[in-house]
Amino acid sequence: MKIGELSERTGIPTRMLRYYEGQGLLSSGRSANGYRAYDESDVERAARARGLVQSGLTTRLAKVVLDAESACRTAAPVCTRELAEMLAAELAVLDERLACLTRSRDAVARFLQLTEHGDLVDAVAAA
Amino acid sequence: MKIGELSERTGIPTRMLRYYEGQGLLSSGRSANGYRAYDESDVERAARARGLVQSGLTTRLAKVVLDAESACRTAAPVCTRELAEMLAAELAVLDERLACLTRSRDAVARFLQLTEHGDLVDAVAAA
DNA sequence: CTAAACTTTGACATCAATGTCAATGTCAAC
DNA sequence: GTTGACATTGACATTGATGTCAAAGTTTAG
Repeated sequence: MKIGELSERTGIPTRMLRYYEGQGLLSSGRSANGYRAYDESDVERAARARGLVQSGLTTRLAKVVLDAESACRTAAPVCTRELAEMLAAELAVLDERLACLTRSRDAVARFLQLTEHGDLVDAVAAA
Repeated sequence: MKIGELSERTGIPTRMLRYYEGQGLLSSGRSANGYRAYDESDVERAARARGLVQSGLTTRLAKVVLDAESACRTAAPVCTRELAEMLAAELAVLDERLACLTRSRDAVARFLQLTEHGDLVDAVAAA
């Protein structure tokens, strides 16, 4: 698929898809005419890249995480101690973020319940 | 306490503490000399503000969330339907972020296990 | 064949978060 | 009371993520 379709399916502006590619988060084949060519799996990867960046990771760190994710699906992934330490540091960052967001999420939900707007919480949960 | 001490205790640069205050995320009393005066509870609030901003919320949204958190501790918090809907939207965003980060967190941890660096995962978990 | 819609690259603009610096005032220690 | 550490405000710079626009080639619909 071409970049426009990927953009539509992921909701990510083409500008960002190209930018992420420049940052090494995404890659793409090229058709004979020079157009970027994506396949189904790129939809997933692009969406995850976007999610990580929107969650406050820099593109550089998002790349490291995404690469680990894909390597995960490889048989017998290889990883130097140095990279492993870098990832462990990332892991700590992610855990911190998760703790912070979880806490806020729960507080917001609790607040809505307290103020008799619990129906909205249910609506979000249902989505 | 003065801003320098708050900065040391939270690890947040004084520049940012002032900036967050300007954005309404934090507030401070003032001593007779004009210096900002903080109390213990500000340490917590500042740290949470920082966490939210680093988790990708804009200062404006972080303020909304933090305000809901504090209101939560109030007896009989009040909330218009409009604010509630705004918070519900925020809740959805937080849930998305959480899902994304959780997935990456697990993938990174799994990758470290797969590559025989599970000890690093344990080290992070212990911290 | 032509016009509209898409793609490419690259330049330039914007916005939020953050760093850095300067001029000035305050405070604590010697 | 002078000096050094810390505070205040305000200006300016930087960086990363985005938006926007332009010039040029490509594709597709009519």
